[in-house]
Amino acid sequence: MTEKNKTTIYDVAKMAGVSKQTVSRVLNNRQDVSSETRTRVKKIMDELSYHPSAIAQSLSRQKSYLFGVVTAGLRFIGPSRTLSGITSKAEELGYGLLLKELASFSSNNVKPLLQWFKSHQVDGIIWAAPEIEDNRYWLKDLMPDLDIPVLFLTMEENNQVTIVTTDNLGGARVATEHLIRQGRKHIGHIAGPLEWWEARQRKLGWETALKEAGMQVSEQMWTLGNWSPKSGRSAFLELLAKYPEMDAVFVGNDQMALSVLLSSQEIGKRIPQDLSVVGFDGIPDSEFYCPPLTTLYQNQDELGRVAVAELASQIEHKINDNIIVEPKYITIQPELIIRQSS
Amino acid sequence: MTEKNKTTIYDVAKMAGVSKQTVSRVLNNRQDVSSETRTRVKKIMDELSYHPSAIAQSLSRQKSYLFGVVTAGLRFIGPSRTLSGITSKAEELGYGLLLKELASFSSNNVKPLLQWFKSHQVDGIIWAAPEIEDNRYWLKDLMPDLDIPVLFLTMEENNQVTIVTTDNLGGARVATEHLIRQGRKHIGHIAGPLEWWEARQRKLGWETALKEAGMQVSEQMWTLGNWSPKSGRSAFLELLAKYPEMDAVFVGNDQMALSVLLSSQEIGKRIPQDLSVVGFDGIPDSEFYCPPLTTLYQNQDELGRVAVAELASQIEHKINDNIIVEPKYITIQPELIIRQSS
DNA sequence: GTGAAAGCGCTAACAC
DNA sequence: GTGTTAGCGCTTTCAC
Repeated sequence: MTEKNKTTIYDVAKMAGVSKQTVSRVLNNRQDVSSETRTRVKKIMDELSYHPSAIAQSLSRQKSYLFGVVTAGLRFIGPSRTLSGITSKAEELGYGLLLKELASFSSNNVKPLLQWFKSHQVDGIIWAAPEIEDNRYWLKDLMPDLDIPVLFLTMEENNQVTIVTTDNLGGARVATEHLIRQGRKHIGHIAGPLEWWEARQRKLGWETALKEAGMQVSEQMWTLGNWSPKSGRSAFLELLAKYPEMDAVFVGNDQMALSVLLSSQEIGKRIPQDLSVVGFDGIPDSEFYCPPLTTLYQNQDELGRVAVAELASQIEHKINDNIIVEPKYITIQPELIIRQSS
Repeated sequence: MTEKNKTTIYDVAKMAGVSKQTVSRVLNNRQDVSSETRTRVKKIMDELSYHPSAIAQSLSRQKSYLFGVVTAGLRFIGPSRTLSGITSKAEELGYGLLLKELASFSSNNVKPLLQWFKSHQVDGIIWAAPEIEDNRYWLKDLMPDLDIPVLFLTMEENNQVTIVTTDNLGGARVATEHLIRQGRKHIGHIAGPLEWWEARQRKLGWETALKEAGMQVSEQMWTLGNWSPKSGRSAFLELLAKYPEMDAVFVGNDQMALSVLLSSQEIGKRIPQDLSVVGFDGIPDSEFYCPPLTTLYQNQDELGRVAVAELASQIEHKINDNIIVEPKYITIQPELIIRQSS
């Protein structure tokens, strides 16, 4: 860390009067080094403040201790929480992260991206961008050729790859059942954009709960938003117009729910007396909406952590036992947080 | 991308009947290759679906086209927006990102972190974690030894390093002046934790504006929060108790302002009639608070983009002209967004 | 226990 | 224009 020409393993070897290999052995904590040689070499390393070149090690070992991470929409709170979980767990396990953010959610050319990761020798890839439209089309085309383990977040079960996801459908059911238990008879839904798998799942969970309770589901009972607060407002007004008897609404995410609360107040609907509202996500602010929002908290940090742990474990297995782990489908249950909006 | 044993430059050379160097030349778009050789080699590359190993290139070139990024608090919206700006600009400029998130804001052992980046041959480092307490202590100790350009975000001017930051002081002044112009006479402040440089700057901006307007500033006129909505509530109640005549408040960030709005409503203070409120950050939700919040929008995405652009430019200069660029202090002005809370 | 030689996949410097 | 020879900094045989 001092000289311009950084010290290499060779410098250490020369100073210690041993060969590079011996230094390498010390570096990797091999047992076949006499303890006196080891201490001497270590001392020299300290003196020279020597640190091995990770890049040379990667090239030589054909292993980088790096994961590739693909994310999208970092400007939103969800993806960044997931990324936070990924970074913390990776740090714990001694892996570094090579990060790429997709310019748009509907990723088109994934091939160069995978190639880039591959050329950097990443040990595994975490695909943390949401499933939208057909942006998983490449899975069956490109995956077979790619000899790097890939783990996906937030997508439909698929027997080819390991997936870690929040149980969106289950969560939506819990939300809707909660409203039903409260005695609500006309429960509407504001969905996220249905190109998103998550939005479809949440809508499906709402439908399922209603049907199981013997209640009708019809087109007039739901509308479409695009996750944003602004869209929540118009979606809500539209929904209210076509479903005036609505006395409760399950909203696809907290941000849209926020403007449902606001809009209700404007038009004189009291919450929760006239209208019960439940959101999804459990973003921190939701506790401070007026009124505080009942919502399904999804632990995205944990999502990221589980993903990294699982990927690391698969890689260890592959190296140590040469076992290729079967694809898994791991779901994380969101948690209903009941507040004053319901 | 097909065979298990990936194809190397050597395979291409053999098939094309040329030497590795020629292939390398084609790879790097050198001019000293006959166009027929070039096309032939390119064709072979395609057929073999050959892609160079970035890691081998890095080792050989002593340049990785990678930036190290240090962030903290990704679970908050601010840092992740900045990161988003960083990723998008890096992508544009052809740089990859090696990401590390500090476990806590008050980073302690930065030395191993810098060492890790260095061992991965990053071309530059962007330090995007906020300045808190003395967590810049290492700057003068470690920087001289580190022969990698480092660019800092969000910190006090310093003639040793390049810094890109939002003008927190200026923004706070603008906010306060806005309240003064509205005829408010008793303008309080809820500060963020003063270990944070940003919090201190915002408080200073508030003080400066008041003094310039010939108004008094005293201890009873401000309190402390910790950025969170929860803390905003108690800080607000405390402040109101010791400064009952307060008719306006500049709040250190939007999240705390959110619960100021809520708490005011609870105690029957009308906004903006009885109390004007201005926040800082301009998070998307602030438009949908009740009432919508006047705030200073800081473009954190742009912050990240500027940082990457500047760092890349410094590196280019260093390589091409061997000029070491003078440290710069680049500030980005936040923008006052006037809404109904003031 | 330790060292010599070869190799990871590529580029730089120099020859022809 | 193109090939040869040395590396980049480390690990992995395989001797001794």
